[in-house]
Amino acid sequence: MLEGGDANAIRMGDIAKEAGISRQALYLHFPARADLLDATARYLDEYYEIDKRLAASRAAETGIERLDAFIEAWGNYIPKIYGMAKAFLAMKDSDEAARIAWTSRMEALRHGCRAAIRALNRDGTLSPDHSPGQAADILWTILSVRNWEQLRHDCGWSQKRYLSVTKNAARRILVNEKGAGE
Amino acid sequence: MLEGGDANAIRMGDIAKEAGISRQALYLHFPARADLLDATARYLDEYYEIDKRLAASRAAETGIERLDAFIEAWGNYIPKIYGMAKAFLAMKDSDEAARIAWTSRMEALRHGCRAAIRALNRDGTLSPDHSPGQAADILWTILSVRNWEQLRHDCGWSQKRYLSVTKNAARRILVNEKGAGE
DNA sequence: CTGTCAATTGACACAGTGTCAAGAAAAGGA
DNA sequence: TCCTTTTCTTGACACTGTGTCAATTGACAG
Repeated sequence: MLEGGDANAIRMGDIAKEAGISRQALYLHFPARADLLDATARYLDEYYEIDKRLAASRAAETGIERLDAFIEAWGNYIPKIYGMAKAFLAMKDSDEAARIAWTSRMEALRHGCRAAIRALNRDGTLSPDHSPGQAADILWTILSVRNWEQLRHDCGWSQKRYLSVTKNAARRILVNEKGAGE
Repeated sequence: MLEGGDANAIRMGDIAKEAGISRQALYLHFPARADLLDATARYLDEYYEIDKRLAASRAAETGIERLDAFIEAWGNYIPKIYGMAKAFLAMKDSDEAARIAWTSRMEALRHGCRAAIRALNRDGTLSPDHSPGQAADILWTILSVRNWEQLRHDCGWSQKRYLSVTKNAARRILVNEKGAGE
C-alpha cells in the first residue's frame, strides 16, 4: 500500500486545474507555493475586511467590551481562513518563506491582543496575576487557529459555543474579578 | 533556490545512521514511518512512566488538587515527548496510520481530563458554566501540545511559568469560584 | 509583418518514502 | 566443523510532488 488519504492535499496542479490553466502558468504567477498562499491570505484579508473588523473592536467603551469584540471579530474570521491557515501551518516547518509569512500574520494578531490588553490595563480591569505582556501572550494563545480547530473539529463544538466559551475563558483568566460583572 | 531549512526533518535515513544500521534494516523492523513513531511513543511512555504519573494525580484528596496534579504531570511530560509529538502532528494530515496512532494517544489524555473533571464535579467545585463533557473538552484543549509549544517557544516562557499559568487558567475557567481559594 | 507577452506542452532534477532482489555476516544447533 | 536460518547490507527502482527549463503557439499592438 502506498499513501492513504492526504487530507489537506491541495497540490499546485489541483489549483491550476481548478483555475483552468496549466500548472506551469500558475508558477508563472506564483514562483513558489508560499507565494500563492501569501497572495491568497492577502486577498482573504481584503475580501473579509479583517483589519476593519478588528479595528471596530477598538471602538468599544470599556476594556472588557473591547476584549469581547476582539474575540468575536477574530473568532468569526478563523473559519474563513481556516483552509489557508492549515496549508500554512503544514508548510511552515519545512519552508522558510511560509514560516515568515505565517509568523508575520500571527504577529499582527498578537499586536491586536496587546492593544486589547492595554485597554483592560487602562481601565484597571486587567487581572493582577499577569503582566500586560504575559496577558497578551495568553490571549494570543487562546485565540490560536489550533485551539479553534480542536474545539470545532475534534470536540464537535458549534461556532456559537466556541465563541461564548472563549470569551468567558478570556474574561476569567485576564480580567480582575472585581468589576468584571458585565 | 531549492528548499530552505527543514526544521523538524528527521528522515528515516538519519535515524538509521544514528542507530548504526542501514536504512533498509530500519524498514525491516518498522515497515513504515508511522510504525517507528508509534514504537517510539510507546517506549517513551514506559520510560517516563506516564501512566503511573497520571494515575498518581488520582490520589489527590480534592478535585482541585487533582486538577493541579494532573496538569503538573502532563505538563512536565510534554517536553519529553515534544520531538515525537511534532513528528506525529506533521504526519497526521497526510498519513492515515499516523493520524490513528496520534488520535488514540490524545484520546487517552482526554480520558484523564474527563476523570479529573468528574472529581471536580463530585466535590461540587465544577463551574456551573460548563457541563462535565464541555469542561473536559476545555481542559483537553488547554493541555494541547500546540499550546505548550506556542507559549514555550513562540512566547519564550519558562516551563515553570507555563505550568503556573496553565494551572491558574484551568482553575479560573473550570472551578466554581466559591471555595476555589486553595 | 514583427516584436512582445502570456500560456502551453513536455522533459527533467531533486528529495524522501517505501519496495525488491541478491548477496554477506553472524548465530546457533547437530 | 559444517549447515541452516535469521539478520543486515548494498544497490537499484517506483512513486509523488515541487520547482526549473526550453521550445512552441496564439493573441494583440504598433
